Amino acid sequence: MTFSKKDIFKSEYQDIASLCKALSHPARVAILAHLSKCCNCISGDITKEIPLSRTTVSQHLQELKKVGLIQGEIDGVKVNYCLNYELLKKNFDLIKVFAKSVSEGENLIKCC
Amino acid sequence: MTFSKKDIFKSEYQDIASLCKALSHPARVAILAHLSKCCNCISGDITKEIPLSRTTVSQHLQELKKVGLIQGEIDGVKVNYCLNYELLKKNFDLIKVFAKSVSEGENLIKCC
DNA sequence: GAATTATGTCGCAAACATACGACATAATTT
DNA sequence: AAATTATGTCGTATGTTTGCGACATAATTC
Repeated sequence: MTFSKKDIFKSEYQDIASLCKALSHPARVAILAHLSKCCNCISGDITKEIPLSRTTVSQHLQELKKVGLIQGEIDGVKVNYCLNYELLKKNFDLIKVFAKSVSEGENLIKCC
Repeated sequence: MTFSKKDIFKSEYQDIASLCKALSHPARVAILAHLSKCCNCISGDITKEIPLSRTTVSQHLQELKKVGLIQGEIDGVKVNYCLNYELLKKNFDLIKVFAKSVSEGENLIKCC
């Protein structure tokens, strides 16, 4: 039972799943929304915005950073976080295409 | 430490997070993709398509059913699963709007 | 009505996520 | 150089997800 069978699926599906996992917690959605209003937010400001402990917010930030949706630039003691627009666009496009093909029943010719 | 602080966030963010959680496993993405090609798939056919045990596939199906993205219609011993197009569209639109506002920096006026 | 078929639920184990306090580090101010 | 400030990492507790075999149920076929 060598766990986590996620890698046996198409890489396209893995990519969609990865992005969605990053967005699967409201705190992370809130962080992205906040960064879309206020670029170059320092970590401390984000923490004030999100009603969770500093530690937990920091963890969520690392999670978003890990998948590349945000970037952190060190500025003295502070860290400026900002959105990675390129990656965000690329990923959201991936979902958009998937969403379109699934929700509009484009492929139904095959069996119905 | 009364766990899971998800409910303290805006319901909009919770909705996005819920949908994304449903899509956060490649098996579930694969199931939706399959159902978009083949409506009225019986459970057994889906199981054949997904390289996981019948039990696990069944669980993923229940997960998708729980958030309403798919529906199961009993037909004798068999169960026909199909996409819930209305809900899919509604949910994907939610993400599309969020994605647009985040990835296009529409709101940046506030601080930059 | 016994055997078969299709499906779902239960119970378990391993893994992963969430949440936070305590500690570590490194820049800045005093 | 001591105190303060900003941030990240570690350890830990608890909760959730993933994966599966075993069992339960209910329709169909023999």
